[in-house]
Amino acid sequence: MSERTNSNNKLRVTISDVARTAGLSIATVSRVLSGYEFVSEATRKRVMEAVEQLGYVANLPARRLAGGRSRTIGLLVPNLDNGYVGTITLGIDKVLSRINCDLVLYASHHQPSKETYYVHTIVNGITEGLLLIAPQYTNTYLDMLRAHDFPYVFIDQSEPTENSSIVEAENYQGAYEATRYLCNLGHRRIAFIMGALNVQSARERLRGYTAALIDCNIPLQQNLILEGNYQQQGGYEAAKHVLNNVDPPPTAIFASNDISAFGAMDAVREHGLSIPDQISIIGFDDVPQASLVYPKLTTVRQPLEQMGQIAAETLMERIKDKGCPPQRITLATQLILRDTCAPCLLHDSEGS
Amino acid sequence: MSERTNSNNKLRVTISDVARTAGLSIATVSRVLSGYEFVSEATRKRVMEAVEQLGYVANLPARRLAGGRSRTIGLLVPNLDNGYVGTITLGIDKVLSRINCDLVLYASHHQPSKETYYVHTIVNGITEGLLLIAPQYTNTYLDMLRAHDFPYVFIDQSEPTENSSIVEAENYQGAYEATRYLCNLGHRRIAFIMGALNVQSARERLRGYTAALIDCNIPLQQNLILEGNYQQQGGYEAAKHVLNNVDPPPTAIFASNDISAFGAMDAVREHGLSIPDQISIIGFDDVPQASLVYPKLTTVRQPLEQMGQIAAETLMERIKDKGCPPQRITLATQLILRDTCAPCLLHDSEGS
DNA sequence: CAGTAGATTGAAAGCGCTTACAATTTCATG
DNA sequence: CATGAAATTGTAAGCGCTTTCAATCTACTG
Repeated sequence: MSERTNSNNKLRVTISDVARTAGLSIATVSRVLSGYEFVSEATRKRVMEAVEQLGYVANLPARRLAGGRSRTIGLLVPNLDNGYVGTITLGIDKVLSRINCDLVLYASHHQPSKETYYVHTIVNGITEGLLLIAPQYTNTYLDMLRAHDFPYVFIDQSEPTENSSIVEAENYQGAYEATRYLCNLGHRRIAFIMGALNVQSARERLRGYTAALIDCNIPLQQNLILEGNYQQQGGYEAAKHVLNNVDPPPTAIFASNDISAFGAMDAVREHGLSIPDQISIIGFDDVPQASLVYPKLTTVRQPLEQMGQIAAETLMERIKDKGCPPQRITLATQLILRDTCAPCLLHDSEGS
Repeated sequence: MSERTNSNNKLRVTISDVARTAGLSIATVSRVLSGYEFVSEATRKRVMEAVEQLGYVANLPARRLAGGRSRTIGLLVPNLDNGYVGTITLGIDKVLSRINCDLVLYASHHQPSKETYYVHTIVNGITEGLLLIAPQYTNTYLDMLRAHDFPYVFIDQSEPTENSSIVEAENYQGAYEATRYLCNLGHRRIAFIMGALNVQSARERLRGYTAALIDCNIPLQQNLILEGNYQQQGGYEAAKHVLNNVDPPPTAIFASNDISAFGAMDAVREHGLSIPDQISIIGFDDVPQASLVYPKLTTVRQPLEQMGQIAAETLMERIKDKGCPPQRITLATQLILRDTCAPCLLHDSEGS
């Protein structure tokens, strides 16, 4: 009973409507719209006019199904509530919107099963490629990704096989410099709040910390190396613990990321110590809040927005040329001096 | 020359692979997978086993194209870099992941053309519905949305025709209470930093402020009502301006949102005034940073996460039953007392 | 002017899925 | 045991697009 819907269904303008209006075949219209070269200028113009007139917008699922480009990429993030992901996303979004692509967001909320499941659905979705921010369980899907030849780029995570494209910052170097900075201020008892150690960056930062200490001839003190998880609560608990249980207490705390540092600042204040006079604090990342808290947080800047940008660009390249060899891009970090660090007043020659 | 790809193309497991493995028709498999009722238990089991065994994941574009559900909704946000959107998104994400839906993110970055363009593409995309956070140019696409019968829900924005589903907070009431709170602390010269006035919430908050002042018998002072834009910079400039140019200066500042309040705090500190002893500050929203800044910001809490949650649920209802009448859901705000407000020390009987 | 390479366009076959519609099976009833 | 309704499954027609292949057209060349 139902007629061919095209004729009287006003709700959806399809490519064949455009074709009819322009007096051309849908094949030609498709070619114009997907930027095929061998179309005459006159034809192109006719098509564009029809598109304009009808307000045609391509149907993405159809396009994607037919093997065309969906101009959509996926972004897998661990969470959304802190500025870290937001700032990276800003960079991604900038390039995507410049080249007219969409973003599908997947938040794993740190659940392994979700991360794995998402990646599987992503490969079967509209998405042409995938950006992963600090993924934690890559081994559960890396093979599949590669088997499908599905383009992806890691942000702030690497994996042992070194066979993926990665955008990251100089975690080791940044941590090293931060630690040395504290040493140069005279600090000898510098606590370190670790990040989530299943993340590469966290391990690198720990390495940087220990290396700097060694280079400064400061013996490593295990009870100053504290567990953390890159979360505010973890930073809070770590700082609280070290303040209550280690004697003499540290004169400085280096937190693996800003979010932990904020937690540490809370704990320090709760403990009645003033920042930076009685204890120095330094973070890592330079999320937007870092310059918003009071006192403003001294930290190691990762060029987050830039990382997002470069990752997006790298992914687009990989989408265009799946063969191009994976590359690791490491961006420089930068020590940002603000108000949470001060020279150490205690002049003690340190014992273990 | 090319064979039916199914047989030897390992890259993609399709529904027909599942059908073959299960020894059923693809129609039956489809029915099982899309939750159709009239399938025997045995069949369902056979299908699920095949799915499991093959690691099948439905191809979203195909499903969507064929008229099925894509289980994907769109989210249009003005920006990403502050906790406001992030927190709402958290709520959205919670319900979406519970019911197994995906999120496509569109950031307009406050550009009218982008907002309009996105909504148009969204309607032709994989998305089944759309959530809009504080949209600003609804008139450019509202008719189209309705003509397509495309489900959508506004978050924190209303529109004149009252014909859309909206989730919002009690902006008027919240602003009223915040202002009264300051009055009760003895403040008489309360500056107000406005939000972006093309957003409904900003107008409501202004209304609340003036109403409270009137109810407290405090004459409105135009030079204490300052332009703002919901951004930190705007708050900073507004506060700086009022501090430099209005005499006597205000003893309290009510910023239309927390982000502006942070800017105001900066300006105040730069001006050499201490918070809250010399000047009180109050914000609106209670974004995560509010309890992170120092001193912790007294503010009016919008239940952001809950708003996201409810909006997502409302949208899902509308997707299921497009006929259901639009509803406006207004959630209560709550005054959160923290550390940026104090009694007014000056005892002056106010003139204009 | 026939012949040909190259440019441009059209016809038609899917992409993987949903869903009328039709066919088959099941099973309680008469 | 025939019968019909209900339950279950299969067949096949698209959804709107890209792309291969073939057809047509154009402009030269000899």
